[in-house]
Amino acid sequence: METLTIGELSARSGVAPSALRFYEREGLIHASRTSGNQRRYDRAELRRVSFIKIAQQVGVSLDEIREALASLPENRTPTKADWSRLSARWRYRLQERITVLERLRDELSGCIGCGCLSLQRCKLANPGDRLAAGGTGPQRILNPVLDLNPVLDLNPILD
Amino acid sequence: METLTIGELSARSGVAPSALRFYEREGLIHASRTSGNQRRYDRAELRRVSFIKIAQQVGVSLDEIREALASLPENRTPTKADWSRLSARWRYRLQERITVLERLRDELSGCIGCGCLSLQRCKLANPGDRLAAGGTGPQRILNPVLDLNPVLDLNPILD
DNA sequence: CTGCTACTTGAAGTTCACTTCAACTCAAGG
DNA sequence: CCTTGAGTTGAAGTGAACTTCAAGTAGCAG
Repeated sequence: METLTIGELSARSGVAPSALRFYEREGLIHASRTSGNQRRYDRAELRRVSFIKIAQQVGVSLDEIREALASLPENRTPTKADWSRLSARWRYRLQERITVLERLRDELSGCIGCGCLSLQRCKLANPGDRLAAGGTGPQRILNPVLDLNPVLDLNPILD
Repeated sequence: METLTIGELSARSGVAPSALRFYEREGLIHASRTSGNQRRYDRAELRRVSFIKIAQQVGVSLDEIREALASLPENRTPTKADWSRLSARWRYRLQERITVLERLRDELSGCIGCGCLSLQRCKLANPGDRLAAGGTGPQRILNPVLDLNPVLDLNPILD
């Protein structure tokens, strides 16, 4: 069992065969073919699929994942060092995402007592109405993460 | 300015008018109408929109958000206590999500050194091949969060 | 060789969360 | 009153990430 069929790769990775074919069309993974045109996956592909799944957990689009995978060497099977490099980058992204959610959690916690959902206002006992005061524009406390999440404006004028 | 036009609500919430109309069709927010059939939003709707945005940041589907909002009283404007209750629930969900991501981060960190992406194996120096040994089935270290994320199997057989 | 399961393809369908469009009406300042 | 920007509708379109389908072929156990 040097190589895996699509069914085997699917079973091991937990990714549906249809999704694996889709990933191949999208250039995320690769397969060789038997004389009868069936796909055979090198065991190294399993690692690529793992990587894709981890990235998706973090909330990264397939486009971005493809880009990341493109930084792997094409002429040879990626080494552990190669994966190590990518993983490290991933960890950083993951930490960013966690930090944003923690901030949101903490702000929300501070607001639970009053239920206002106007986080800035509640937390800072913000005097006056900054938006109505014009000038600085909407206060956005969260920055986009991984270009995925729409910026969240947590300072609407309430009450 | 007792009520807001759709443009005003859009500006204050950062949500496009088309999205606000969509949310109304979907039963997430409500609006009254002028004699000329234009929407007028009660200021309380701003809080609903804030809630929707926060929930989306956490990664919750509109279906689930609608369900959460449905637990608000329909016959009266929600009080701060009502929002406080929902926020608390949200904070819990958020914490769950954070915990999952932290676990993923930590496992990934432990794996960066070797680049194997086979987290279970790497971390536990798992003797033998549990999947090939049959029996226990794939090891899934992450549970689904909010029914959103496909379960991530981080124990494919690598090497 | 038979039979069976797994595999192949391209095209079309699905879900989510919206956006865009066309054709029209409203509201408010000058 | 007139103009102009903001608002109205239903229907159709978008993009991401797949899944489903139909009709056919491969691979392998017996």
